[in-house]
Amino acid sequence: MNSDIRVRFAPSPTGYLHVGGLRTALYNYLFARAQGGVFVLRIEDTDRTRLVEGAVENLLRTLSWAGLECDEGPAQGGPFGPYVQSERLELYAAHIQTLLADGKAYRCFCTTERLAELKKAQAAEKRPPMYDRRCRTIPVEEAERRAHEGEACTVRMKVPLLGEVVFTDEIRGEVRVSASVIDDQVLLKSDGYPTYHLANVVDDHLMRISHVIRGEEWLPSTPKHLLLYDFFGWTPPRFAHLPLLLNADRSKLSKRQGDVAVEDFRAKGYLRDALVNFVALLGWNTSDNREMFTLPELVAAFSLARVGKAGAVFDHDKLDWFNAQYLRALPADALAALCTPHLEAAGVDVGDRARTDAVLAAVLSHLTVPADVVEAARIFFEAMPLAEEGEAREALAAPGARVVLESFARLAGDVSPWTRDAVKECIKAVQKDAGVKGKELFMPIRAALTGRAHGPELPVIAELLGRDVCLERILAALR
RNA sequence: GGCGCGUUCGUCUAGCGGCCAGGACGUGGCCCUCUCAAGGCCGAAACACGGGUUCGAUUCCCGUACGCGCUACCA
Repeated sequence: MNSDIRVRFAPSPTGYLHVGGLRTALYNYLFARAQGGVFVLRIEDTDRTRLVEGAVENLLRTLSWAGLECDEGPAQGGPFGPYVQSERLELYAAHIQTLLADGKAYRCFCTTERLAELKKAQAAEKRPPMYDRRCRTIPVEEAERRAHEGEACTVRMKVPLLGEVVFTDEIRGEVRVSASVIDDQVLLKSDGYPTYHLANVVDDHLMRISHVIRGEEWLPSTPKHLLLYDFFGWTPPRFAHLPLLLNADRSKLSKRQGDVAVEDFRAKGYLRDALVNFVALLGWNTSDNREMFTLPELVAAFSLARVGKAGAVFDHDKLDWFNAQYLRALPADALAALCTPHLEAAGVDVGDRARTDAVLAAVLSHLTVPADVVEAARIFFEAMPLAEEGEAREALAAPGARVVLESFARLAGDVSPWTRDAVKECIKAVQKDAGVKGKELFMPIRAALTGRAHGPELPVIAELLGRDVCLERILAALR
């Protein structure tokens, strides 16, 4: 165990886990495990206007479902807790005092209204929207007096007017930003809560985070964070900014363009191994064409060096393919555990476990998610209306259909036991008897038995249905 | 508008100066086959553009274009 390596996943509790968040969490987890380091979960709930009831619990549950167990976090605690930012307010306040005392930050009394006007004016003049630093020159004594008298204020960082911030991103290499374009960012809001910028720096330092692995949307604010580390006299962690996950139109992956919540995929029946495997490959690969990985295999193979730079479109088709692959690799009992609830919900009696397993095996290649089993397996549990599919109706209306069915009904009586092989033989006998083969032979029987023109192999269907049901449906079709 | 990041098949990607530019999803065809699905085989499909550097650029450098992100008392 290399406890010097410490990473964190720091989501804000919005109510659900975004798949982009899942990937960020996954890479952090993989990096930590691969390095023998520590994976920390920290809740960033400093925006009290966006509190969502039960969000943290849901986040914990979803992360755990995905198999991403953390070493330190709100559930299990740890040596650097608490791990929820709203419980760390005194810490931020103390650090703000330090900054204020050192002249690295200043109180700002500008109202939201003035700020809005300023922004509007700047936009009208096509000037970059930055705080004009009006309060930066207020004498400290005056500022303190006004604050103590109860005047609402925020605290802003005093960004150097000159110079440049340069750092090396683990994924992108050297990034340089001129200090002149860095805003005097608010660090402490007027409600006493810190902004992300302050809280994340203070916490990452206090929690001894060695590598900050986060989404690329944070790249532009990293210089501010670096400045803060400098203000505090701290050694900053290393940064790795992950490429974004994209919608099909290449904009940042968002709701309104399909599911983005891990919970949604879970609810739809996507297997966690399939989702994790798929998401892991969005921005990372092993250069050897391999793409099937279990979580432990990902840990063994992962390295930050092989994370790409460009955004990756979330391709639902490929996710479906992964899920189908994982579904087919499942042992029979696991498959049954996943599928039978859907069958039961659809009113199917799954009491005969052996038969249910056989049905599942017969339709497995038609499934993308477990819920598909209901539609795929209906023919085994209920008589389908013969007119449902035009193709099936045509097969029954074909010239030789009647002869085939009558022959089948007659010969089926001699079949014993009623197994798929025996049925196969029986169909051969019908072929001879009725004098038709191929499509003309199979389709009428298939249509009569299932009401459909498509499905698993006919002998398999017949075996699963049992002789009585088969005869029943054949007779019904003849009427 | 400013700043930053990015750019190989439709999509995910391999490639780290010399390759017929490889794989996967999707897609087209064929095979298997009573049908569909699965599976197997085959195919179409990409280096954004322009300059350099070099004997030689997908690869290195610089521009341009395009895309995306950020630009809140949200994270």
